[in-house]
Amino acid sequence: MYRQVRTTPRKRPRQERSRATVDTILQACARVLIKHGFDGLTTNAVADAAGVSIGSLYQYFPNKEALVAALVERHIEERKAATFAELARVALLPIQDAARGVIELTIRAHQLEPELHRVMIEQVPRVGRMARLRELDHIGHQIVVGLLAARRDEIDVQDVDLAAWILVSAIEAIVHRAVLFDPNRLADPRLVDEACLLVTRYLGVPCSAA
Amino acid sequence: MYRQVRTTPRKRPRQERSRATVDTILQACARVLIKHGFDGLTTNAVADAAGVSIGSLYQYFPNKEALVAALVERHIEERKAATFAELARVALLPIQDAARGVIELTIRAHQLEPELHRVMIEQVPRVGRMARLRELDHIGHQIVVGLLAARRDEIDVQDVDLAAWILVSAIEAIVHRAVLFDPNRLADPRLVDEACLLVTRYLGVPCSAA
DNA sequence: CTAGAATGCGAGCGATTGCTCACATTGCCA
DNA sequence: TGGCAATGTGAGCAATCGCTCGCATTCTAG
Repeated sequence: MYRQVRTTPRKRPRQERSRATVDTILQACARVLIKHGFDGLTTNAVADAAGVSIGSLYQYFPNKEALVAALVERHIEERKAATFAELARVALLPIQDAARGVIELTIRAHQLEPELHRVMIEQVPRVGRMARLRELDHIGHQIVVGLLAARRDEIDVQDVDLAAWILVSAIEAIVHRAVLFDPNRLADPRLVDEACLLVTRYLGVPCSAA
Repeated sequence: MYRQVRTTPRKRPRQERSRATVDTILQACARVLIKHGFDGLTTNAVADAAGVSIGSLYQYFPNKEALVAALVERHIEERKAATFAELARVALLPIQDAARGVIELTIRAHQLEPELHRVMIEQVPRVGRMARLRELDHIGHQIVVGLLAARRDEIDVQDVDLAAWILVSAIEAIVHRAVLFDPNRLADPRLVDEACLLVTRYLGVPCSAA
C-alpha cells in the first residue's frame, strides 16, 4: 500500500562521540517535526538544526523514513516502560483506584510533549510503525486481562478478554481525544471521575454509584 | 505547523460534461489513494487513472491537497447525512435499542470502503480538514446530549454533556479499532452486545444486567 | 451559423530534496 | 608514533513532481 523502505539503522554508533551525534540528530528531528510536520521536514533541515553535516545523518539513518521511525520507536519504548510499571503498581489496588491510576497515567503520557506526540501519531502509519503501536496496545490489553481475571469474583463480566479490549479501547480514546482536541475538558477533574465511572459501572463493581 | 494551501475548488463545473470529469477524477483519486497512499499519489497518476489530462485536473483543483480535501469533504458529508438520519430514527426507541442502532450504524459507516476510510482518516490532518471532522463529532455529540436529556428520568447521570462526550468518544473508538485493526473481533456479534452493555451500564439503565 | 465561453489537452519548466561520494578529521590500539 | 577504523563534512547529482501555459476541441446562446 505505502512505499515501504528500510527503516532499520544503517550502522550502530560505537564511540561515545557518535552516540552523542545520533542523539543530537534525533532531538533536532523532533524539533523540526513539531515545527514543519513530516512533509515540511527535510533531511538537510534536520542536519542543519542538529549542527551536523547531512553526510553524518546518513551515516546512521538510511533515509528520511528511518530517521522519523527511530524517533517513533524511541517514543514507543518510553511509553511501554512507563505503562507497564504503572500497571504493575496498581495490580493490587482496589478496582476503582486501579482504574484511576491507569487513566491518570495515560493522561500524563499523552500530555508529555503533546505536540510531538500528535505529529508522531499522525506519522506512525507512514513510517511503517503501526504494527509496533498495535503491539503496545496488545500487550496492554493482555495485562488488563490479567488484572480483570484476578478479580473475577469482584466484577460482573462474561468474557474477560472482550471486556478488557472494550475498556482499553475506550479509555485510550477518551484520553487521546481530550488531550489532542479538548484541552479544556481535560482541565475539568470530573472527566477523570467520569472515565472511572465508565469503567467501574461497566464492570459491575458494587459501590460505584457513589 | 503544516504548510497550508488553498483547498477550495478552483472553478465550479457548469456543464454536465465537466461535472462528469470532476467525478471521474475524484473516483480515480480514491483508487490511487488506496493503492499508493497520499505520498505515492501524484497528480499525474490521478489524471492518468481518470483518463483525463493533467491540465483538466488543474482546472478544478488548484493543487494536490485540494484534490484529496475534496474527497475527504465528500466522505464527511455522506457520513454526516447517514448519521443524522439514524440518530433521528432511534430518538424515540428505548435506550438499549437506541444504543444498538447507533453502534450498528457506526459500524456500517466504517465498513463501507474501509481501505479508503483508513487512508482518508490518516490524511485528514494533512489536508487541513481536521476541523471539519471535529465539527462532525461535535454535532454528533450535541445530538446525543439531546437524546440523553430527553430521558433524564430513565438514566443516572450527573452531567449530560460530559456523559455524552464520554459515550461518543468510547463508541467511536471501539468501532474504529474493531473495523481497522481487529476484523475478527468485529465478526463476533458479542462485540456489539458488549458495547451496548458499556453504554447502558454507564448510564445506569435499570434492566441492563441481562 | 457563429462567436465566444467552457472544457480538454499534455509537453515540459522550475524547484525541491533525498541522498552519494570523495575527502578530512578524530579516536583507538599496538 | 603510525596506522587503521570510526566519524564528520558538504557540494552537488539525479530524480521526482507539482503545476503552467499555449493551444485544440466541444458546447451554447443569439
